Amino acid sequence: MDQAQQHRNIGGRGPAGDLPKLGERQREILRAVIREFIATAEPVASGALVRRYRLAVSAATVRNELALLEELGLLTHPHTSAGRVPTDLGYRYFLESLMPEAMPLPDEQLTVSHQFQQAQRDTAEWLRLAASTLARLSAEASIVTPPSQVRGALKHVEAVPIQERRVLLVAVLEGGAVRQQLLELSAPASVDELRALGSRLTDEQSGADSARLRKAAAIERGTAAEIVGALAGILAESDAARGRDVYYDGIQNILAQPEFGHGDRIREMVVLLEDRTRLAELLPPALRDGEVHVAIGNENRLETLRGCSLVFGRYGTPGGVVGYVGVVGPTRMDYARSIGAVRYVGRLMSDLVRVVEGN
Amino acid sequence: MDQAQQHRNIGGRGPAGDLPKLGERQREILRAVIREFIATAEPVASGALVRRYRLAVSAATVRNELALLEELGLLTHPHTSAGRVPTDLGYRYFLESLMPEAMPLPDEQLTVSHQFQQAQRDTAEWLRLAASTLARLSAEASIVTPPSQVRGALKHVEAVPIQERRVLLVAVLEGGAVRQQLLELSAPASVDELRALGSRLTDEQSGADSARLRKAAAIERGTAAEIVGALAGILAESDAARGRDVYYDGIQNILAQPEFGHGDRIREMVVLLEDRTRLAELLPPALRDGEVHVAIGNENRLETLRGCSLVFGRYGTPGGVVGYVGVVGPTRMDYARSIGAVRYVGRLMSDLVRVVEGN
DNA sequence: CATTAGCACTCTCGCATGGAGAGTGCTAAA
DNA sequence: TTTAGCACTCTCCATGCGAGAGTGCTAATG
Repeated sequence: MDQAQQHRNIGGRGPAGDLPKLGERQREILRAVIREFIATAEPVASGALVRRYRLAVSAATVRNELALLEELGLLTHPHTSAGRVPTDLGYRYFLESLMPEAMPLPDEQLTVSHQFQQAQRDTAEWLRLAASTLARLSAEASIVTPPSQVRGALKHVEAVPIQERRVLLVAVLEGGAVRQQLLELSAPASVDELRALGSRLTDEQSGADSARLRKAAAIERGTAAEIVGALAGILAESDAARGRDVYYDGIQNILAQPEFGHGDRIREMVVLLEDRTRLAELLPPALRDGEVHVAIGNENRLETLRGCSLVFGRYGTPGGVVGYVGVVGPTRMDYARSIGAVRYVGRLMSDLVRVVEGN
Repeated sequence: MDQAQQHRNIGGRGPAGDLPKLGERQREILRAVIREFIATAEPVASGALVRRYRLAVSAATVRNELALLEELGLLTHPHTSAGRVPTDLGYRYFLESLMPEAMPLPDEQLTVSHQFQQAQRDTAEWLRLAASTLARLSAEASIVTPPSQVRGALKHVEAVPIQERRVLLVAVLEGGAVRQQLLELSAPASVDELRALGSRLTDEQSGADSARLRKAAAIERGTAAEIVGALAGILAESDAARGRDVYYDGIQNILAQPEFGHGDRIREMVVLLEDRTRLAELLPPALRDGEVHVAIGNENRLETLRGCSLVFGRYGTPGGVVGYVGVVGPTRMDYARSIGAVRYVGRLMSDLVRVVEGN
């Protein structure tokens, strides 16, 4: 992927135009500082830069440049006699114009796609797998939301008898999601009756949404009315559940980072991840499929996320289902790796839902 | 629940017979020490005990008794001039003969059972709810495993057409679990054909296990053979999945505890919880339904769990499905509360699976 | 004029020091 | 058997100090 394309694909609050203009050597030094800081989590000293990055100038010159980069707001100092640390703006600059994107390695990709092929049995299983894969590839904490229809529609109905008056209602939705609900009928129903009813409803109500089912329930009589009513409930619930249902994995990855060395910080983060409704709020507002959005440090509104960055992508099919995959980590994360991982897993998820949708 | 019953229901490594005999005052003091330590996490001083528990003796007398309890192995000292801390044995004694069991409060129970009634739509949803409820009730981290048939058997089959040669196979298992798998057929199949096939297989193979389906697949021809083969795979996979599939919640609860103040300790714990296969190993070996097992501190073999206790219960139906619910926390946990919560949620889960099984 | 060597200055970190406070263990008296 | 009294021990915290790392500035250099 060339740099121009990369620009279009990485969204952010500050447009690239706001970024200061830098000379080649300044760019080189900034890149080195950020690389080094990402690797070590320690403020970067001028001497270390010259030594480790084989710069052709002396430490004093580097110090002058560092002071300049600091004046531009790209770096800071924790205190007078400490090395430099990137600011949010520094990371942004890095992201926009210094960073090579890194897709997962080919053999890594092979393993992953193999795993995904194995696991085609269940949406929930996909999501868990996607979360754990993304966590491993990015080495950060991952977040994955289920694919959800913009407006859920019914595809197939089945009523499985459990007991005389108790049936397990299984509804397959447009997009391949399977919902089940236990239903207590007011009158007994035979196996054949239920089977016939399933067939008829599948034929008649295929493509129906919650509202249409609600209407149909008013017209139907007896057992059929109860079942259609329950279906309407399932679809409504399914619409409502969007956003509450979030999968995460890899908390351990970010807990290993020194910025979470302090207990309180860790706890805040875990609380955030375990609170699924708050988690859903983090999702980026408007995002096209395949685009990757990065929110660095204070670009996130949430107080808990100071010092953290989010990398998010959207997956789905045009006009069909939509879901999100993303990672959370310290601002000092390996953006190249994270963005590559998010893009890759997002693509896998898009492929999966496309297959289920039958396009 | 009276004390005798309680004894029978709380399993543990060390049988009650091994516990030392104590006088009434010693029991009172031991109970006070443990209560206090559970509440404060600080070593308990003789003076504080007299003051806060209105003991009728002086601090010096309490000190003598404390020294005795220490000799019996029920308490320790972090260092010469510190207060007393319970040992694993001390907690065990407390559990066996000093502790009143605490079920969740009635209005708490009402809220919970209401939530469970609402959520009857999906096994995965139950499990998440059970985990989150248990975490809240116990104020510890919770672990819940899905109900799994000792040997999975088919109950109902459905083939939902997605595309010309692509079908979504939905299998309802004995016990109410729903499994789905996407299947690519080698030849196109019509909607009616698939529907008829689903009906026939439901009739013929109801109650079949993975092995019987494997045999049937060899006899069937064409599309039917492919579908039956896939079903056999689903059941085999479903058997294999037992133990890998674990839900947890409430990590934040135990992270708030001072024993996890240090970053490393937290990380170890999160790693353990996120690693589902290792988590499954914690399950107690043999346990009857309704019985609650407590493993205190070093009674757990796992190194990560030094300083932690597990409270586990088993739920299910006699001869039917089996699952586990449990909590993990520091040895200094509120055992009364945890045991009550585990027992209560276990009972709820048993009720749920009983309903789905249709007993 | 950009670059660099040299050097003073600043700030952190680790370590030792030294009470203050809390709590025990022991002894002797009630 | 219980208790008051007291010496002793250990932690905890604040303080101070020296070493080390790294910067910022100045003046010299190509």
